[in-house]
Amino acid sequence: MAGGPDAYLQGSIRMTLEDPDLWKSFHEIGTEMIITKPGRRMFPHCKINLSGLIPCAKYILLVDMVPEDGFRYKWNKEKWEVAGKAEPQPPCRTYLHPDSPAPGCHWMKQSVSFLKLKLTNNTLDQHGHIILHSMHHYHPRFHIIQADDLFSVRWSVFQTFTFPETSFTAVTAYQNAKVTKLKIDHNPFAKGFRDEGTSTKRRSNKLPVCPEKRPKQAAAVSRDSEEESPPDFCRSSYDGYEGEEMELPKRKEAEVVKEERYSPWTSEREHGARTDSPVGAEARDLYNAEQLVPAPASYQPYRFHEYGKSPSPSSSICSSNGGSGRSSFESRVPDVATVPDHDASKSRGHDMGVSPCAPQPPLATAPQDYPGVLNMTVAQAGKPAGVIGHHIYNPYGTEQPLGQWSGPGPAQYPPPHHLTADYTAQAVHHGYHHSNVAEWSQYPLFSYSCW
DNA sequence: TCGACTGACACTTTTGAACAGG
DNA sequence: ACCTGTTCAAAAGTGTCAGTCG
Repeated sequence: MAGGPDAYLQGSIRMTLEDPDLWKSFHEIGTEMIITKPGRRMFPHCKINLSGLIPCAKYILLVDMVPEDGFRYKWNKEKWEVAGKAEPQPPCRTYLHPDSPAPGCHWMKQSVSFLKLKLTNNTLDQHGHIILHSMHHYHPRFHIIQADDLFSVRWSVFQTFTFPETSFTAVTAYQNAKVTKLKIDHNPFAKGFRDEGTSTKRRSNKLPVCPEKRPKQAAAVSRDSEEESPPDFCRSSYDGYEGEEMELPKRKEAEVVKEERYSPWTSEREHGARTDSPVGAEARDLYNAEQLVPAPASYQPYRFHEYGKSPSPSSSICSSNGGSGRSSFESRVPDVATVPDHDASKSRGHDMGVSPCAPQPPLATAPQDYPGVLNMTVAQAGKPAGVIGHHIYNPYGTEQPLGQWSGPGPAQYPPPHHLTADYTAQAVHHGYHHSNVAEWSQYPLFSYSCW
């Protein structure tokens, strides 16, 4: 963050995912996220670190959910199988971080949490939760937009990041018992379902308990969160409440988790086991590359670039750190969850002292029924007349407009970018720099009409 | 018949109001 | 009149499970 203005060139923005080990452990077995009518939080929830922002420039942070492919899945014999074509895309909503807009120093001060982001399967949802289809694969996409307020977003630079390990399957009930166990082990709210927990009624048959584990139980309750349950994950997500440093157990846990290599997804893809899937061998490569926001041929001129190719200082840091970069970063960044609601800025100010760049009251001016969410569907209508729709991503093809994100199917993806094994801690990054109105108007993130 | 979905339930954490004490 | 810390209840977030629905 040091240096003069030159240090803040476009493309130097760096985003890293908090709790990459936790995400990875879920990803390895195939992350599932419960979706309910009233809305369900994600677990793990999206939490990121940002650097390379201009401290005093204001930014808006958005998250949306992108379908991984055009298929519906079913859980069959311990693995996900394609069960047909995806259902029509529900209204595409984007979650706006409640602190938005806030200066760069605010975003960089500590990790940014999307704890309160909720997923729903209710297409008529009035609360502004992100609407997903059950039994479909998705991954979250993070957008950082330099804009003084929500109304100037349209004319602003925005950059998009995705993390391969954050992909998940939306479900109404857990399918993979391993996922359930992992959630129970790591989510404080689910403590009651842990083997060592106090509940005697629950968890009777689905997840058989290791016999050798039982004798430990009496003494294990207090140690639960330190050994059995990964201190790393719970702590980093909730360390505001638990607040101890447990460096050693952290690493230990991470190593243990890594041993379980293949997820139901990756195993199929890497071993070609999914013979019933219409996603062929190319999709395996695509899977790695699909974490990118696709840059179709028509989009290439728009200064698409990745960190791996960018000579920015942050990219060199990233490459030297690789997947473990997060660990070193963690020591520098206070692991304080930023509560994404209206109290967040309050509490932060209290905790860290009031910054001269304190965040503005979130969305005070946003004419929105529910803070934090943008409905992208409406946005299409607000597109300037005569504008050539720019294609970002739409696995369903052009017949199913994905709001303003509509675009061609995977066939027009750029050549796959093979991500290395330690890709996880670093976001795949896409910078869209719209230097003038015309250029930007061809690639709107959303229009006023959606607010 | 089967799989996806729903809602009630028990359990947990979080939050904020009320209160006491300095 | 403040500030701080404690207590407590309500709210909210979990997975489970039985039942419903298509």
